[in-house]
Amino acid sequence: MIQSLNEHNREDLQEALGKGGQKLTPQREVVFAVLLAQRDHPTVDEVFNRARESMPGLSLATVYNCLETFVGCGLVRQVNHERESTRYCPNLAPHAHFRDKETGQVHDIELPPEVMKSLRSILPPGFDSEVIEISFLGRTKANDPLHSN
Amino acid sequence: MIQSLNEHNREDLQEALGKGGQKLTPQREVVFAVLLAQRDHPTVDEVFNRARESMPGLSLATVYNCLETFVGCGLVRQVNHERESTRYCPNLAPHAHFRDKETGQVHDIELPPEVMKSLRSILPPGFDSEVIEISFLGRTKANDPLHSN
DNA sequence: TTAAAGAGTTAGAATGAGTCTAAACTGCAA
DNA sequence: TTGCAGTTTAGACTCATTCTAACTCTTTAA
Ligand SMILES: [Mn+2]
Ligand SMILES: [Mn+2]
Ligand SMILES: [Zn+2]
Ligand SMILES: [Zn+2]
Repeated sequence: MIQSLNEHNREDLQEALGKGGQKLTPQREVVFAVLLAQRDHPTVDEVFNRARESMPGLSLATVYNCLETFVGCGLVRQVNHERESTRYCPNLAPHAHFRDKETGQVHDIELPPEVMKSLRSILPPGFDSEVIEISFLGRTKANDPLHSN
Repeated sequence: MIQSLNEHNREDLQEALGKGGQKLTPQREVVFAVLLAQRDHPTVDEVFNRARESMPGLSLATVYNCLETFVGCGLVRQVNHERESTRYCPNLAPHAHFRDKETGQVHDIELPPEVMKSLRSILPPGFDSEVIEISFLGRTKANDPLHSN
């Protein structure tokens, strides 16, 4: 599937890059389009292989560079499970990750503000947290269409 | 500091190893003693260097092997933060990890059952989770003696 | 119109945590 | 004794990620 961004997403990307002092480039557009097109938490290699379909000369190093830039600009989150390859997620809403033990698929789990609050409340005085990472490991029985994309 | 286990801990270790079909060895005793002596979530290299003080011939490969065995027997948990070296934790109570951005230190955060429950409740139907990992990233102001060991 | 500067891209080398391999060692049992 | 199964060991290997240095592209300055 050839990737390209609609005007809206391209503007969003350009604005976020600009705020971080970075430029919009064709490579960054393609890589970002790949992330938006299939939100299955791809690894760098998966992003690379998908992006190459629309931009054959693209290099793996550039994919690493682009993804790092996006993370720096707050456009994308890194997702780590144990020591596996880092995966990338363009969902900016607060959410946890569920990793299916059998398929390896990663699903987004919405995080209601009340749960965030109860989590923050377990920190003893003096502990100030900016980032909370929550990851589940288990099995999915049904194929919930909302969470299986 | 030379590491050794008291009779009670040695029995616990032997029993857990036995249930997993594994034997108690001098190397496993030393490595386990290192984990119990200083519960600061050491990396493999840190465990290796501490353990070598009481057992100079010990090899790094054996430390990897011992720790893997302990994890398999449920005696120890692996703790990962982003792509840093894996750390090891002998605290078997349900707890989260707080990583100090500045010092790199990792602290245990108690996880009340009610919070565990609220976390499990955010899973959509069909999602069955065995393991939940929670990690905070931030700063510690005070040196809470309960959490700074 | 050219030249210099700066940002981004690229291929390939380097890094390093973790894993694998094969030989040596240990404790126990036939 | 001897054999065997599990364990330990040094060192080779893997592979995701980072680094390096050359190259390209765009913008700015002369
Ligand atoms: Mn928008
Ligand atoms: Mn006990
Ligand atoms: Zn996600
Ligand atoms: Zn811990």
